[in-house]
Amino acid sequence: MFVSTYESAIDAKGRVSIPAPFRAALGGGTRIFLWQALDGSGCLEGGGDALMAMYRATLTRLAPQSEVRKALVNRIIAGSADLKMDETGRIKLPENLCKAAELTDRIKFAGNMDSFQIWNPEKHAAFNAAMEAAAAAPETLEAFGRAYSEVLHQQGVGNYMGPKLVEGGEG
Amino acid sequence: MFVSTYESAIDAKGRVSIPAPFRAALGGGTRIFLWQALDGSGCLEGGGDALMAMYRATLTRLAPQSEVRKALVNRIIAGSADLKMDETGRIKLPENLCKAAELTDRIKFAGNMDSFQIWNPEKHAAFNAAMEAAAAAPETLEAFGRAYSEVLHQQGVGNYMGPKLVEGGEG
DNA sequence: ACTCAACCCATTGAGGCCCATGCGCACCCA
DNA sequence: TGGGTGCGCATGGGCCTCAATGGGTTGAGT
Repeated sequence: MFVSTYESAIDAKGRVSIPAPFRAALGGGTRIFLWQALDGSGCLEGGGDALMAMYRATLTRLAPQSEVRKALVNRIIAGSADLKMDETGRIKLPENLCKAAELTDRIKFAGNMDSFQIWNPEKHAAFNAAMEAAAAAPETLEAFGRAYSEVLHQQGVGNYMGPKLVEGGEG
Repeated sequence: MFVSTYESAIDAKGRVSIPAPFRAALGGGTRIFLWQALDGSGCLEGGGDALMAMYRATLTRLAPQSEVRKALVNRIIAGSADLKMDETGRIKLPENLCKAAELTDRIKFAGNMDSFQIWNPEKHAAFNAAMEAAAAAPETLEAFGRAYSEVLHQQGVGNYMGPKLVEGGEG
């Protein structure tokens, strides 16, 4: 799972080092997919083979000629850059994606569970501020608490024995 | 799987280089099929032996004398150009398909999972813009999220263990 | 004989691969 | 607990390979 946030620099050749913990989350794979976040937040989203395979399975579940599927395939499949890490864990960011996400010299890698995000640092700070406020809202806290309880019950019906789920495959 | 988008040029002899990652997705085969997209989007659609075999199997499942089957056979089977890549990975685009898709000097190859598309660059830009708007719509994002959850549950019922699927065959 | 197309060779430019370096963090030992 | 040392990670740079494109030649068909 992709957890935590790291900062990295774009070098003169347009390369960035993937943070080592994220490389570990990729499970040794060297293929990286990058695309623009669907929600218009202006960041990039990325993942490895496993995530793309999941997305393929997901997209295949949608009605073949539906607008929804065509839009998602366009954004995620056609819109992805298909990159390969070098020996030192770096990728070359494509021009168009850098421009779209306003990435210049320094960037932020933010964990997003199955995927990670790449942010312009200023936009990321603004996003953080907004999310901090949203997270503190009572309905957010309540929704979280309720969902957590459901997971607990699903695991050991009523008998809470501490967290049990473990990290499985890779990302 | 055909992922990402690449630009290529038509040379004086009417040839275009298939992007190297797409050649890899073809699994070493040198036979390429090209036809006009069924949905009227004005692009061409293409694939290799494996895709055509899939289509053959698909069409065979349809009632033999049905209008549906006849229409699809006409468009996909009769309507396809059967091309062969040269040693450097180029194909010669047939006149009629170039005219139908308004392909002149530069073209776009867009990944479409099991197949790829060939676009006039301007039309592709317009299509992208429309798809970007459609993808950002709340109902699209929700449909995607729901389908993704289903895939997750299908894998490890409720117990999230991280992405697990792996890339299978070719396109 | 002429035309068209397929096959082959050449060039160049970008991208991938590899080596080198320096810094910071963590661990170890005193 | 503090200082020293070593390894891992981030970064810079050079080289070499491969992909994209242009052009030429040969063979077959008309």
